[in-house]
Amino acid sequence: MDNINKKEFKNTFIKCIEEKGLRHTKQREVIVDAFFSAGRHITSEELFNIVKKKYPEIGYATVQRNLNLLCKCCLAEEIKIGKQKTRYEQKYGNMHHDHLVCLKCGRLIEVNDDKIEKLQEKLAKKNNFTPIKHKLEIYGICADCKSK
Amino acid sequence: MDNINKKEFKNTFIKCIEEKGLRHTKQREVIVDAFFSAGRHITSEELFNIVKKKYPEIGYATVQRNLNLLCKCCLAEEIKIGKQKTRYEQKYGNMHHDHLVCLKCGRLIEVNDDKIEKLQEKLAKKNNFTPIKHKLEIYGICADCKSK
DNA sequence: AATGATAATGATTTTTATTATCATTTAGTA
DNA sequence: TACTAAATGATAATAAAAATCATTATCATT
Ligand SMILES: [Mn+2]
Ligand SMILES: [Mn+2]
Ligand SMILES: [Zn+2]
Ligand SMILES: [Zn+2]
Repeated sequence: MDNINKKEFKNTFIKCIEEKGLRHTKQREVIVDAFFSAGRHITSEELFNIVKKKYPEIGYATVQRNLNLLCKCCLAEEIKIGKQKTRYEQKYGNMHHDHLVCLKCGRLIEVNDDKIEKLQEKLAKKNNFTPIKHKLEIYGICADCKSK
Repeated sequence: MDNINKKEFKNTFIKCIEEKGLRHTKQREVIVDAFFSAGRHITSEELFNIVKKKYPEIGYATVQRNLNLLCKCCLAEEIKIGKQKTRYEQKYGNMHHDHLVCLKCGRLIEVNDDKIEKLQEKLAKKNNFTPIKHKLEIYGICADCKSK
């Protein structure tokens, strides 16, 4: 079932690059594969190191560029926490969610709250503001770090 | 009445640097003054340009350093939106608030919603997470940009 | 299969924001 | 006044991400 999702993810990517008149390459294949399989919230550097194992000739720039492309295709999303390197989260088939950010261990905990989402809509409307997306991050100490 | 606030702001700063065993300088005086008087959400560069008028010999590094110091004193707070330069918001006497961020003109609209704040606390607690601070940004199109 | 237009790659450089360095000056005190 | 250490200002270093560019690869067309 994970493979079905992966196939869908890759198909969506292929459709997207075709729509843009871009080309299919071995590098893209390997990068998108690795990005889907890797955990959430990966940096370009981490992905580069993974991809290098399958494709040692790959350049960092290619990984970075294709992560940007995945973002344009709405299959990835940038996450910027403080001064850390940008992380990329895979989006396809994943519900929107917000993050609890542990200030001790850096962990990102994914959360969701419908009521908050609704109230945000309301808040925007009250200001005659058309919301497109949002970012909610709660910084603090996670359960694990507290019990240590 | 604005001057009273300014006096309070500056006194808080003076108290803070004395507690830290730091020194009072003409540069600090001018920078803190300008920072308080300037609008919200200023960049270090913008502040530098303002301060230069009163004190042409000032160095950029000094402005940057003192903004960082103001943050340590909890009199300023960094705001990072996308890839923009860090902006600094004055905090003393200002309620916590969140931001609506216009994707067209870049404007930051300050908003507040008690219900959302409460629900965030609840959400954190549900995850056994101790919240310390949070960031909520809603990106979209502001009223002005819509009417143009 | 060969061609040609152009997108993609990989190595490298550039950009840009922020922090660090360091010689010199200055503040605070004894 | 003199001493100690913080602060300053000019500059360099750092680091992440984007841009550049010569070369290679893709793909529609022949
Ligand atoms: Mn996530
Ligand atoms: Mn604000
Ligand atoms: Zn933690
Ligand atoms: Zn606007």
